[in-house]
Amino acid sequence: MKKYLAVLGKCPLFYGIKEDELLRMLGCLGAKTEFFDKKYTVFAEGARAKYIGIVLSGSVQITQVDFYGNRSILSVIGAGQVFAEAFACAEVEEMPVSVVANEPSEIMLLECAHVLHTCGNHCAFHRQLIFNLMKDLATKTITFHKKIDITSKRTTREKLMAYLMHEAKRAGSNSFDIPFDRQELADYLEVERSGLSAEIGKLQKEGVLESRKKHFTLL
Amino acid sequence: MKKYLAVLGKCPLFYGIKEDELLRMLGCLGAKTEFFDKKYTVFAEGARAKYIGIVLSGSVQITQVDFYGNRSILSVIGAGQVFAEAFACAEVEEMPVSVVANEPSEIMLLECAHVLHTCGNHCAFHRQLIFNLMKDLATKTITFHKKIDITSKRTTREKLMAYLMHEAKRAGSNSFDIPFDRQELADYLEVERSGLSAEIGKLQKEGVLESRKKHFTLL
DNA sequence: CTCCGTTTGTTGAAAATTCAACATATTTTC
DNA sequence: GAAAATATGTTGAATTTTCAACAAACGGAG
Repeated sequence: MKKYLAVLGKCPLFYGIKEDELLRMLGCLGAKTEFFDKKYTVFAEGARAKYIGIVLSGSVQITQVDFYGNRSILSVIGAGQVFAEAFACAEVEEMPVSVVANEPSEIMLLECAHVLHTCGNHCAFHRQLIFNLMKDLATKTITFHKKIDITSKRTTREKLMAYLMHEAKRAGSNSFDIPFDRQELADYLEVERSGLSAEIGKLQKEGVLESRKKHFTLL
Repeated sequence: MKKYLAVLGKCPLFYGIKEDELLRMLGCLGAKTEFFDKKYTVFAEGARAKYIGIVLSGSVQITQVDFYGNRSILSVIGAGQVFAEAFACAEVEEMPVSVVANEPSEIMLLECAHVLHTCGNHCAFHRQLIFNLMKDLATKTITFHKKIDITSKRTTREKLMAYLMHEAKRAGSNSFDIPFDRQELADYLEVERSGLSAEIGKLQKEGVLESRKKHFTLL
């Protein structure tokens, strides 16, 4: 587990926990790691939510596919970030989403039951862990507010611009990369890919933005 | 504070905390209560997130209004439920939403800083409080998943049906009341009120459902 | 009971999205 | 480096939503 310390140190779940304690905790938490190639499923919709996931390298997408095959991307989780924690903590029977590797990714899984209920050892740190988990969940909720803020707009153009503004703000620059290709961006914004492409074209002609693949610049 | 014990006992935030302890805690948490008439603002968008709110009676709506005046309703919070906890826990500078009383409502406000950081007394219960808050946040995240599941549908009809299915499931019956009037339902589903009315009319003609005001029956 | 304000339903025209199909880039693979 | 596979852009027709305006139904207040 030692080789993962650099990433885990940046994981908000382990904030304030020293490396040697962290290593011992991972044992108690039933930590195991798995490798997933691009497009492979980490958790399938409908599965029991038993594990809290941490991305050690690569990234995963949280997706939902409806009855007619429309995919909706809820979020992208990068290295050092946590996923599926809400379902695990809320102890839901069936996950309403799938988690799919976005690229070759190493994933750490923690036994949720071990995270929620202290095992008798290391209790001081366990307390910190719970506190961190709470903060993480609060942050996640805000991520969803952001997504709803974007997708509640009524037109493709407004959704796109709202999204790009958020990304520019996050990047701290009007020039930035997004983690989506066109189809994925459409699935995140909940619009048609073709309409999205057309809108990006128009906005470029109008001089509002420039884009080449995943790189965007707001003008 | 005694008169609120019945509601607070049902509040997930205080699960597992005895009444006498609860009363003492409320002091430490800086609890105060306020009354809001229908349509009055509890928290305004842009305000600093200092308080965790609890609905003692009545209900509140979490809403967002965009640049062009389109209102989006994120959720409705009823008696015994908690709101604004995510912003308080994540310590955001500006609330991205407003909280508005849906009917005459009594609201309890807790100082967030007192909830997050133990004050020296009652630590055993404070720990339980943090744990409860974590569970609550996990549940909230799932509520947002539900909303995204609904609003990611592409047509008014699909959004409406997805919403009604969820409500029927929650009610455990195909006949149930919803907490929205037509305009509010439209703002929750992120669609036009007139289009929504038309769609409800069509679905009734088709024999898919019956509705009178806030009461719906799926056939 | 009647008046008045609010909510809900209805309509038609304008605007936007979806859908399917294809052209063109771009990337991957061998 | 060529072929195959994937991603992106483009188009027009059909569908759907939005918008504005008005009619009808409903609910209180007096």
